[in-house]
Amino acid sequence: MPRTREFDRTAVLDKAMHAFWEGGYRATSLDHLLAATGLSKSSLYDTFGGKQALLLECLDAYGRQLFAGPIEPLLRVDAAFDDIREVFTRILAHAATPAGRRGCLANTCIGELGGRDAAVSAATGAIVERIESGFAAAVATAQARGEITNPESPAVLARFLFNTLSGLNLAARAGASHERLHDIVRVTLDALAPAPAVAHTE
Amino acid sequence: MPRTREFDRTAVLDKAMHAFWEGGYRATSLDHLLAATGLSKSSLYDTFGGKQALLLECLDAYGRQLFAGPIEPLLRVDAAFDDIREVFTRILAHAATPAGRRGCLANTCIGELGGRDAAVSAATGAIVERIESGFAAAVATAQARGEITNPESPAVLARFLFNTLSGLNLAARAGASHERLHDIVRVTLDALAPAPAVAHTE
DNA sequence: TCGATATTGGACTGACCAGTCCGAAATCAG
DNA sequence: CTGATTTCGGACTGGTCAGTCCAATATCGA
Repeated sequence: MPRTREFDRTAVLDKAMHAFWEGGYRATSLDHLLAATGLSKSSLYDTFGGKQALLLECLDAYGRQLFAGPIEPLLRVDAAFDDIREVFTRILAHAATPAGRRGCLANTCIGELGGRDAAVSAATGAIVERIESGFAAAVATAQARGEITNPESPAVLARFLFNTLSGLNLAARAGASHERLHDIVRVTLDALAPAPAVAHTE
Repeated sequence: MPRTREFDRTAVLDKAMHAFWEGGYRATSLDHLLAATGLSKSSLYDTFGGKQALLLECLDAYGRQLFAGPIEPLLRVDAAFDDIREVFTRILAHAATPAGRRGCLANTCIGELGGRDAAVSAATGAIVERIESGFAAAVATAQARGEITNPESPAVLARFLFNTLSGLNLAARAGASHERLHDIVRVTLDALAPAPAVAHTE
């Protein structure tokens, strides 16, 4: 009976996500979102409720995209050091694309709305939590295998790894060179399994 | 002859800086700035030129404040490992204050305007550059003294240290616990001079 | 005291903002 | 073909935005 909807909800969500990703929350006006999605104002409001509600759905979609893309290696059973390394490799590869300059949507939202918007904080916090627990599991496995010799607990090293990731995303948004990003990743991964510094003397 | 100005320019700048620091650029409206500084609109425009120009002066003042406060240890002659550690100690101490939740003004500006505003990028880039070259000098000294055994170049380790700092500031803005921030710093500093992992066997 | 000069308060502008609303158009069961 | 039902286009609202402008005010050398 009803008129059929003229757009694909998930495709629209994806376009809106990229718009927020590029410009952040405030700087991405409804008019921008309408232009990016092709929706009319009433369709957008009927479908998503409003700008903030749309952002929340975009953050959710962003999280799902992360775990289907760069963070996917952490989901493998028995993920270990190679998978941690693979995550950073993928992050670096993405940062090298034109779109890589946008950094991380969640980070941008934290920086812009950090703590002021409870719903957004919850959404970004959920993403952070999932990534970090993935790191922690992989670290634990890698430690058990002796791939990671750093004796700090998996949770602590996961915080450290996630912190490096945050910094990388901000640096990418600032337009950092690939060399710079690579340097940071190299030192970070080295910190997990430092080469036995002084092997035989002293 | 002229009427005397009724406010202290540097005091006003300081208040404006804290307003931007708290809310970022866009979310801090001129009305907020007027309320924070006590100026009238015409005084603000006569004195600073406009909102963006005011932000640029605030970033400059922010940089000066950094080098008089938390980053000061890096300016000492022969700054070395202890001074690097002291910088992080000061950052952690500041993050523990109520105002610490604001993170870093420069980082927030990068996240919000990253790359889109050339003047702001130049201002934040100058701050980054100064901090990083301070780190690099201290790293070089510490390596020469044997305090830092990590063989990466001072420039590379400085990038790594600055990246940790960026992440910390974002985490602070997200409301991270002190324990979390301490963990990250501990692992970071350990990466510079890792304990000789396996001293005698294998 | 007085006038040249600069500061100040606040009204004003035009643009943009998120969000509401309703008539018109499209759909499809009957 | 018809009418109930939903989507869609776009006008509209009230509010806020950065920035302009000018008259009123305060200052201080002369």
